[in-house]
Amino acid sequence: MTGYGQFCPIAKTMEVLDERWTILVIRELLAGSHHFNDLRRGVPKMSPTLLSKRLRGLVRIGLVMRIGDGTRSRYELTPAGRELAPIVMALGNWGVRWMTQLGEEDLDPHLLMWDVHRNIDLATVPDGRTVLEFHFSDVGAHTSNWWVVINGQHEVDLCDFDPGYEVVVTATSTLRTMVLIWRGDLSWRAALNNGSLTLEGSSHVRNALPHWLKLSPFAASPRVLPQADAAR
Amino acid sequence: MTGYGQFCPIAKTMEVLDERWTILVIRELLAGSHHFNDLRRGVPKMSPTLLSKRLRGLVRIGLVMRIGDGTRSRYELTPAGRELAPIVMALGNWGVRWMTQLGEEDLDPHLLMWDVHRNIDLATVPDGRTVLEFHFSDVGAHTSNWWVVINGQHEVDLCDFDPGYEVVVTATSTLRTMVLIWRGDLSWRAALNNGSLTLEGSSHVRNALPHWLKLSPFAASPRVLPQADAAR
DNA sequence: CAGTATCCATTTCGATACTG
DNA sequence: CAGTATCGAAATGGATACTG
Repeated sequence: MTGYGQFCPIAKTMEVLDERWTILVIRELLAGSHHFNDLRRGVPKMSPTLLSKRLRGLVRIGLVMRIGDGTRSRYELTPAGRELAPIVMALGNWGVRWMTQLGEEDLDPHLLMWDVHRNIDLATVPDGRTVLEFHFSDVGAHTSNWWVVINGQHEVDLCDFDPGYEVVVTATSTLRTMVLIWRGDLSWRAALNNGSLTLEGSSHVRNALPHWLKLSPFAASPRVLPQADAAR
Repeated sequence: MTGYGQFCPIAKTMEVLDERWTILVIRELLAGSHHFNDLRRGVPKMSPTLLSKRLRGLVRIGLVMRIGDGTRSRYELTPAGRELAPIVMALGNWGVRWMTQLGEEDLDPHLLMWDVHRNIDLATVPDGRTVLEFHFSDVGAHTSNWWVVINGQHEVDLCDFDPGYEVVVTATSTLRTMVLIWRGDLSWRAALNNGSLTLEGSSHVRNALPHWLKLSPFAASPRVLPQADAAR
């Protein structure tokens, strides 16, 4: 049996939403991913078979529309799907308060950099090309160096190889430290003060960087403890 | 692997909440059930083994406290668990709007009557003993007749056998009709008007009954269509 | 009352490779 | 790019009976 056998609206909702990965796929659609391989980058540990299956299920029950778009296809939330936005946000706000233990296996550098690169505040970055470098001191060679290439006011690319352009600032930290900063568990200031993060670049750029990166949507949401600059 | 391998707060939350039955157990705790067998009545199709396992899991991650209470034990939500209340309500409000298809297997008379009996508005029921009878015209003999015995201002019992007291009102309908009324999908008025519900009793009591039964917490929440008195 | 024990059918999912 | 095919390991959980 797959359902709960209850007429309760909460039960009927969870029949749909408690399937593994489903909420994360909806999160990605809410975040603005519309194509299969974009969605995959937001759920990198989900197999393409399963993503495909979940998308078909969501279409069947009316939360997602699949739109043929030339040779590609495009996925859009329906009104029913879009009405999940406040619930998904509430789940994140709750998680940031109560599910604070991050195992090593949760620290995925690909996901972190994917998130960072799509949340550059283009309005505050200078015109022309700006290249940021991130170095994680504690992970394997092929995931330890990243470059974020910001072109003018509109385009941001992510590279895991040196694109060869001049770098204006290099941030060096453990992967965990940068994850904590991204999540809003640790402030830029505290990380710089205790030495867990170092920035190389002109003082102007070092001061500007925290404005260029917008951090997680939940970074500013209220925590249980007033203002712990939690390290772990 | 049981987690998602993501530091995203939504993912960390769903690692906990997307396990089958978990949200329904939390719903029951929020609804005021605190003992094992009370919880079971709210999730009648869950095996006791699994309920026990889920409760242990919820205790382990800090959403529930188990309190030895003499020979019994008592389950209470922690502050973290209680903060799920608005999310659980939002899931129900969403479900009532978008997950409106009820299969025959969702129409559980035990759950319906359990819900009805614990939502009697004691403030509006007269003093002394008041007995209500429900008859479902389309279900097997052992689940078709129910008596709700209200004693004074404080106690409500549910019987699936005739307790022998004088009945002040008998409601007769299909099981589906009463479920729809309970959910707020169909109004008392519309059900009476179209004959899908009949009430036997004095006109005073027939008029009072809709005030005695409080209906689902989601009965009054906004629907997608302005005011359809949906029948199916 | 408040669970536990056992057992097995079913489902689920991850890994990997492949296709139009 | 956008998926599908296949397969086997693992987990899930439903049914039933039993216990202090």
